[in-house]
Amino acid sequence: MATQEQNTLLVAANKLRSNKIKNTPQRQVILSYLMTSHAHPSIEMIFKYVRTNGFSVSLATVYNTLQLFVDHNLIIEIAADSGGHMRYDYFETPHYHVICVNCNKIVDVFDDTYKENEKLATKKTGYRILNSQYEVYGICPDCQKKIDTKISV
Amino acid sequence: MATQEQNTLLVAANKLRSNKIKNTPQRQVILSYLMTSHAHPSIEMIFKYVRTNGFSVSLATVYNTLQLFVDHNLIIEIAADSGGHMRYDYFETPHYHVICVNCNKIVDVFDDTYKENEKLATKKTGYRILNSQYEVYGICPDCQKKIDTKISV
DNA sequence: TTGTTATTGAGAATTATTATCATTTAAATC
DNA sequence: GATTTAAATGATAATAATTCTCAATAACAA
Ligand SMILES: [Mn+2]
Ligand SMILES: [Mn+2]
Ligand SMILES: [Zn+2]
Ligand SMILES: [Zn+2]
Repeated sequence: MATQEQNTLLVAANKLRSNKIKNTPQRQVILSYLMTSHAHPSIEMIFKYVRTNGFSVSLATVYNTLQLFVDHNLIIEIAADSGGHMRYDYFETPHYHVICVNCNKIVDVFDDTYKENEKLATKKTGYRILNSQYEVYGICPDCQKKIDTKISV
Repeated sequence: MATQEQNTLLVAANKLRSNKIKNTPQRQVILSYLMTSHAHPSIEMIFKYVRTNGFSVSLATVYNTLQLFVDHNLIIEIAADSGGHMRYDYFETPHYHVICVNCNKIVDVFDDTYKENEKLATKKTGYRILNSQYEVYGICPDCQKKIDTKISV
């Protein structure tokens, strides 16, 4: 009987096959991690995840693999981290991101009305539109509590 | 009689004053450049602009100044450049950006309906919303011609 | 299997960004 | 206008992020 981990690796392997990307253990585990994680991880988080899960990987391979997935429109890059790090997200179902400017926590909102703007973008600019991304910045509930406490003291 | 350049420097100086930011020649010229340019320049472009216009400036000051302006919500950062460079934009009137994935050209669309999504974001996430950014990716008309020509040859 | 070609990975090289701190400057006060 | 003081500048050092190199390895088509 297959474990959950083995199962997500198989799902990832199939996704790679259907995108005509050569299967490697590194690619499978990185893709399966992005498919199941809600953390919107950074390069460093992905690198650590792969190694702590018993796979060998180099930082160069993480960079190469993520670029490959971006080029295939499997994942998106989010410039969310005030530390200047990119964050990565499996992007099958259109959604947008709400990002805490204090702690960098990213949450999803599964609503695709923002995509409506692509029509006007085409008309106004003549660009051939490929995709679009929407990011909302604010303070998450946890950080609101911390900040409000700090102010009232 | 004031030249156009002197005039935009004065406008920038007033903007700094009204934001209680200490006036320096470097800050004035960087802000006036961002206010009048439609290029959405990178750090390097800003650095060169300031120097070629007869002002002394260091790269450190460009970085510091842009961070200061971002913190004061005078400008926004756009992670647009496939070369990994940030681009900067004076952001008084809400608008969004259409970015060519081939040549990195950025054009404005002055329509703020994308901001409507902020309401749902608050309701769904509990975040206290500060601002939001929308980016559309595609191929600009010039690059469409080049690419289509290449294919047909 | 075997052969071909693409991928991996360790470390070097490069590039981007931030930190340091002596010098200079803005602007508030006299 | 001169004095004062805190803040800004800038040359360069330090750090961190990303890309490059290329020999060894692995995928997979035939
Ligand atoms: Mn997401
Ligand atoms: Mn703009
Ligand atoms: Zn937070
Ligand atoms: Zn273009």
